[in-house]
Amino acid sequence: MATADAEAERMGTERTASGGAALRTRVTDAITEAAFAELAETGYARMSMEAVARRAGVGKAALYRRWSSKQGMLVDLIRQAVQDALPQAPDTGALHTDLRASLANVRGQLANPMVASVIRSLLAEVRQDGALADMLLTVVAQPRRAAAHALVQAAIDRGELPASVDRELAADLVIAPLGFRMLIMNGDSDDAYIETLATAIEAGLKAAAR
Amino acid sequence: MATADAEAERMGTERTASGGAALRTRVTDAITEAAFAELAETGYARMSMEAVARRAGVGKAALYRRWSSKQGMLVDLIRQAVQDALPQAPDTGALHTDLRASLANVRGQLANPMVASVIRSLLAEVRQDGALADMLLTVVAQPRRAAAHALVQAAIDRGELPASVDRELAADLVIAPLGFRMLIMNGDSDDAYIETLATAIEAGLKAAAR
Amino acid sequence: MATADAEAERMGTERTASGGAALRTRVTDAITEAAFAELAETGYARMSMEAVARRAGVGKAALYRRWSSKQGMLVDLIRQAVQDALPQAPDTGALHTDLRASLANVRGQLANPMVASVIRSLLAEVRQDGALADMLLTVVAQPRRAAAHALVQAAIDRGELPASVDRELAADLVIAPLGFRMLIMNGDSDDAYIETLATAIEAGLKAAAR
Amino acid sequence: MATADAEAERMGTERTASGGAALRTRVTDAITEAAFAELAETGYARMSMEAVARRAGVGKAALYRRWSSKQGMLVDLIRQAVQDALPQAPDTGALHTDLRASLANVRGQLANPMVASVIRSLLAEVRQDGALADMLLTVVAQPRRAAAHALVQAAIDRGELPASVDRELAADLVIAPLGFRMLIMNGDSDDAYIETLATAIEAGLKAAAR
DNA sequence: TTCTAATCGAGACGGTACGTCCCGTCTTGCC
DNA sequence: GGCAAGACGGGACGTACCGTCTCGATTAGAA
Repeated sequence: MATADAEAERMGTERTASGGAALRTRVTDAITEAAFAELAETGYARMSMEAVARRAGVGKAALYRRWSSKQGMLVDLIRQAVQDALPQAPDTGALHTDLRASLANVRGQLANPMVASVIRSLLAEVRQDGALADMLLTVVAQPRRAAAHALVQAAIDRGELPASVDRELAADLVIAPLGFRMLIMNGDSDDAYIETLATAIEAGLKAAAR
Repeated sequence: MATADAEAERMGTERTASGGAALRTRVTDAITEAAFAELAETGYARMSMEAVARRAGVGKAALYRRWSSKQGMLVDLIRQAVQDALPQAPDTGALHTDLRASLANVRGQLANPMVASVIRSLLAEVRQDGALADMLLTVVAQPRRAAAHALVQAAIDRGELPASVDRELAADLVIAPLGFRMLIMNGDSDDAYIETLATAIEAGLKAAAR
Repeated sequence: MATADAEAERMGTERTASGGAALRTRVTDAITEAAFAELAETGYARMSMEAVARRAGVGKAALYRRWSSKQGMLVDLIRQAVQDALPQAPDTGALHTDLRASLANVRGQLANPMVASVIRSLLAEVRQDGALADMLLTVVAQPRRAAAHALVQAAIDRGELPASVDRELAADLVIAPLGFRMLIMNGDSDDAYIETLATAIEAGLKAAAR
Repeated sequence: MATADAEAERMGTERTASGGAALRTRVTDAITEAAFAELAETGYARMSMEAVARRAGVGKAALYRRWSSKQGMLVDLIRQAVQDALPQAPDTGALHTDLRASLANVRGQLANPMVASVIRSLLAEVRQDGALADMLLTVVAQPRRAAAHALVQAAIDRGELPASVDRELAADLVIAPLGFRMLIMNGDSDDAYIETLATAIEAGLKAAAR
């Protein structure tokens, strides 16, 4: 929808319609910034489109011209936020350090309070909205699972893991304990926890592969 | 709040106020049933107190006489729902089978769609409401962590795990991968997954304890 | 719709539903007063429901609980205003003085700036809304035409006018020149004008009857 | 404002600016036509500038380049409409037939539904806008009153009316009953009504002059 | 003919008001 | 006092227009 086209953005607009008017990047930026700020202050449920518009110095219609609903806007914003921080598959040369790097990467992204807030909020909507669920899976979860898969593959190639290892399990173990702890338990996860977790995951993967 | 006093309940009322009338159990039950039904149909965010009252054939005031807010009601309801299904520490005589039983227990509770819906919904509010966070931790998370701790202690007593094992890690590993998968990824978790997970956790705990 | 039932009004409410809640007279009164005030200040087209609600210290919903739209509200209010000032057929014993009294009565009602404002405003809507047109004719115009008819009949009974006189013409002549002058030309109409008009109408009726 | 300059119109443009472009007659015509059509369909209050622009296949700016507001446009359009049908003072040689001709002329103009619609709509605005009121009086009412005055003067010159006759009364009687009937009562006015009215006015003027 | 400036269609912009929905509270009359 | 019904003040929703502004693409008068 409002995923800015890079070419257009250089021209200060986002869409090019022959003879028509284009959404203005400055306005989109102001809205985006205001939305993230409101989100950080009040959370998804309490956030109002009117407050975002007011904060951005923008009419409500400018929001609805870009997104068809409050939820649509948040979905798009979180998509941008997580895409801007795409996880790179770490390649440190050893499974253990790869795991540690991956866990640190997940932690780093979830430590952003706005990302955490929006993800938590969207979880509540997933059941009601298949499109939202798909987006979350595709844009948020898949790249992270892919990174986990790559990490496992590299370990197999190095001979650290047998080829029979369960790749899905690997993805779950890299994301879930940390995610659960940070998003749900509101718990902290220091370097020691990550180190312990990396050790456990490594052993778990090897054991489950047999 | 409205946590029904057992004594009063046997008398058909819930609270006893000197000289006044008591909240009627029939009304409370009708509300509870209606609330769970609405919850299952529309989810937390879209659920309205007015719809609950209408469905229960009850005035809105009857709801607010029992709970001080929509969120308060849901918190209380989910508390009841999870307390009705308190996890017993499994004692099968072996760590692996204990883990398998615990994972199955977690799966069983999260398989209830209303429980899943409310939990997901409440996650969104956790950041804004410390009391809610506390309740969720105390009533929902702690008993489950306690069960995981007991399971680990039994394994230590049997000599299956060294005494140095990380109990917190154990709790995380029992709850998180399954919870993440079911609540967030909307994924399924069949017996094979649980078996694999149990194997991985067992190995992970042993490795991390060293 | 909100035409207050006298019985209920004495009880402070307007509608009585078994077991239900009734619209409160105090609120209705506050809205009515605020609406007339806004009307007088800004006119129909520029008047906003939000301003009325604000001025009345009332939620917008309170307005829409009583009337289904801005226009519906105004129609109802003007109906009340003109019904509260129903014209009595004058009976002074002579056609000329009856005419003079009738003209003065019309002038008195149109001199109310809120009545004048609302009538002018509603005229603009008449074409688009048959129900509104009907209401205006039935509630506003008919009683006034009936008064004119009675006046003519009395004159016939007294022998001042022949039985063949055109009653419709009489009604037009009593209402139209004054109404046009006051509503449309924004002109004033002093006693001398009324006297002249009464003389002209009397002669006109006699001439047209022949 | 945008009252087309006849000279420029012959050249296909309306205004001449040094070095620049002029408002194009084709565009103005398309707007005018679309505006009257929208007016006829939806009335003044419900008519939107956006709908006019869309219907005319024109940008909104083209409208606002010509008129400064919706009301300004309508005022201008109705001015054109009534000026295109300027009343000529009838001169049939007798007061009665002059009156009959004048009444028929008024009827003819008010029978145009767009004219009737716009006049009704503008009445609602008169109180709020002095300039509009002035325009309506000057452009719409004055020529008609002037025609009535001329008619009366001719009758005086012929000796049909005494010099003391009230000219204002004459104008009121020629315009008001018909206008009221047609604009406000939505009533019809056939030839018989006009004949009766002419008779009554003639007698009324003579009586009131004494 | 070439330059150049205002007009053009399209529609985004900041606003205001619409009529709707729901929150949590209050009011009424019955039990 | 609880209860059913639902009105209350409040606030956000998403929509429709207002009158203005911004594009790039004509278009026509002046050079």
